[in-house]
Amino acid sequence: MNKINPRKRDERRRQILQAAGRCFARDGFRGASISDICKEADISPGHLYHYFENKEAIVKEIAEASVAEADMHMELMSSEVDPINTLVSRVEIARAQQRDATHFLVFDMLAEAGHDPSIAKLLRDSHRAMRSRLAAFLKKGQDGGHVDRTLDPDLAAAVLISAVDGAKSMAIRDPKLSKEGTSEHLKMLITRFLKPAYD
Amino acid sequence: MNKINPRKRDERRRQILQAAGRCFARDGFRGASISDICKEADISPGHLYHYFENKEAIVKEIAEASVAEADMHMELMSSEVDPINTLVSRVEIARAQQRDATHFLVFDMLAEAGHDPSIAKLLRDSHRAMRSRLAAFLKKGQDGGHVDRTLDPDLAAAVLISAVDGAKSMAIRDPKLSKEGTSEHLKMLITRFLKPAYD
Amino acid sequence: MNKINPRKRDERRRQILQAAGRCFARDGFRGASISDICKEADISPGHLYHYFENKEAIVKEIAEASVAEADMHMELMSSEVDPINTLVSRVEIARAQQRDATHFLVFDMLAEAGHDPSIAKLLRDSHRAMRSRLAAFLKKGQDGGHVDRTLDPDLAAAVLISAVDGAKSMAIRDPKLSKEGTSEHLKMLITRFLKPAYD
Amino acid sequence: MNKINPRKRDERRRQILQAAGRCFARDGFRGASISDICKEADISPGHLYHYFENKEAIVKEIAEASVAEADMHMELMSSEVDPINTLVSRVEIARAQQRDATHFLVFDMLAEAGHDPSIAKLLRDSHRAMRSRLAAFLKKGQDGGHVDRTLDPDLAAAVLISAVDGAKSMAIRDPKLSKEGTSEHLKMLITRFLKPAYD
DNA sequence: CATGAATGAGCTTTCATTCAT
DNA sequence: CATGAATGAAAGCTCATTCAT
Repeated sequence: MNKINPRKRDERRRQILQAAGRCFARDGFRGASISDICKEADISPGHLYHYFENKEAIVKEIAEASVAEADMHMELMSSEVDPINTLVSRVEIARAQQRDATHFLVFDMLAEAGHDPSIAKLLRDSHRAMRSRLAAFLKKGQDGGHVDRTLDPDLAAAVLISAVDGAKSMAIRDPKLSKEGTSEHLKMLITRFLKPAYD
Repeated sequence: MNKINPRKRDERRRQILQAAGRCFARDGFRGASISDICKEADISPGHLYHYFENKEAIVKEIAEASVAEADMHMELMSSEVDPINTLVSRVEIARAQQRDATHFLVFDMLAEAGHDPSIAKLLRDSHRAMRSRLAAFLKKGQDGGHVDRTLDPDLAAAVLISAVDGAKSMAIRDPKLSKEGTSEHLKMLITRFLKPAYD
Repeated sequence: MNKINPRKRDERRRQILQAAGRCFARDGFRGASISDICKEADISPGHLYHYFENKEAIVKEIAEASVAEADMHMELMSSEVDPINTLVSRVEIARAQQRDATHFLVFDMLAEAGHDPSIAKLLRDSHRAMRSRLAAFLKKGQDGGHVDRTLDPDLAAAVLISAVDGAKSMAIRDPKLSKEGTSEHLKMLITRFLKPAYD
Repeated sequence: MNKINPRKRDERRRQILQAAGRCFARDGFRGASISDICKEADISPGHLYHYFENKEAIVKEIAEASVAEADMHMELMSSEVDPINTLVSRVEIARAQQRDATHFLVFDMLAEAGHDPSIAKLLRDSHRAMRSRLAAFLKKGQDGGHVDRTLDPDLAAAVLISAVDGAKSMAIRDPKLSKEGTSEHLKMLITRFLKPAYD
């Protein structure tokens, strides 16, 4: 009696977020309506608002989950030794995954950040976190002699993250592009950028 | 009777497109309403529909203009000799411009391409055009000994274009990033990627 | 089986009604939601519907309680001798109380009566009851020589009740009005209205 | 060409306001929906929002018109000489009009003022204006010897306005009450309140 | 060529109410 | 007795688009 079951509640929230994720991936943050999400999550609009204050809150949680996942990938790297090979294999993994369209939400987020300060702040904060992790990792690589010492770790990190952003655009700009070929050249891009001048 | 002046008509169209461009840059393709565009262009909605069939047509023309501009930049390069320096200086110019927010429309377009096949096609076609131009340019560089011969021109072009896409994300992800620093590292990224192994 | 305790039931009902009264006083009959009342009464919506059939039933009970209270005040007077002083002191007491905003529910009720026949009937019935009590009281005063004999007791009662209604509007129309000053003039209004012509 | 016709626009606004007035009188400010108003005014919701920013704006204009009308009545009196007879005949006129239900909107407004500061302010400002006009008129009466000099003009004005508010409640509280009888007693109430002590 | 009146579908959100536990 | 999950109709409002002038 009087026992609130937060398990079920959290489970339902997750279901709704996943449904919303699919809708957003399909139609974008603006293009997906609450009504769409309700259908996808098999829930009534009235009930959806028991779980989320408004649409913005749903967008925010999806966006947060998306950047959290990216940050997690970065964190996993920290324990590795060789930055170049680690980074390169990471890129390979990421590109192989590309399973769900959620992957492309990043462009919705970058676009949205241009108009919505709260998304802009989210991206900014997450970028700084990821960048400092990656910069520390590169620094370690410089100390170990694997990474070119003339690079500024913070700026190199920023450029590397931007290259990963850009990599995602390739599959949109031309879906027919060979995934193996682009991955291989992407790895070269990273390797040549980071490796010490006279190896 | 009323001889229509096609000059004036085109002029008015251009004004509307520019106004729409400002609105889209500010609020996104979805966020900007026809009403907003009418106010910005100082025109009535009824009249606007004399010039454009619907909102989608405006979006499409803006997107076309945007990719046409990018393609034009690429074309300008073809006459140059040294691909690396040319590319690098191009990047520098582009980043220095970043004048209007129109610059960031690329993310709106990439996001939209994920949901709207007609935008997707536009990006695909333009990407192939730009890529083949750039590939030809790189090939010329390889023949001249300025560019690494182990690179596949087409794939290297795709990766370079993606890096340029990504570069635009930096200013969004962290507006405080030093523009000089990032440009410098971006140039290194490109230079090291392209230059022959034993220089 | 489960012997229901009607004491507790009534107690809970009373609590809910009090909570509803506070909500209605704050936000009006329409402005206060069932959800608001549930929060104020610390009860779940499902449970609330065990005690009351629907929102209208709650409104009705609150309204009934409100008119019952007014009627009770009137009843108390009947035992007094001098109508004028009794009425005047009653007004003074009432205006001094004005404690809770429940006081102003009368305007919500009058407004609602204009749209909802069941509230209209409630007010009508209560008005007639109060009026006949007050008329009888005035009649007694006329017989005792304290009240002007040319007044029709029923109509005079109606006018007096209306003046009391109106008195409540003063605090809304201008909260800065001196309560003492207005009370004093209100008392003059009543006294002069009722007292015999040549005193 | 390019000639905006503000006549028609104002005419349409007026039509909408009248329709809204009927809806509000029938169902109250909260009870009447935009959709109701649209049906009553034979207009689409989209178009209605060309004329009014939102529902609140419509409510506000209706309320303003209502208090403006009351104030106008007060203004008309100023030119008269004998306050008592003037007031009394005014009351008679007002009660005879009672034609449209708009008359009872005053209770919706008083109720709403309890929850909505903007309506509260409107009533406060209008009350002060009317009160000062009426007070000046009473003062003139005192100077002319027609009005009791022991009354404070401002407070007496407040009490008189409140009595008029209250008078409106009679028709709601009991529609069967004789209009002539109540008017007659109302006039006595006012007359006896105002007339000098030993006339 | 140009206006702005007019539409109606659809959006996000609220809310009285019911149901399963 | 008690909860809170769940519903669905309806609210206020927006917006791309069409129409009469």
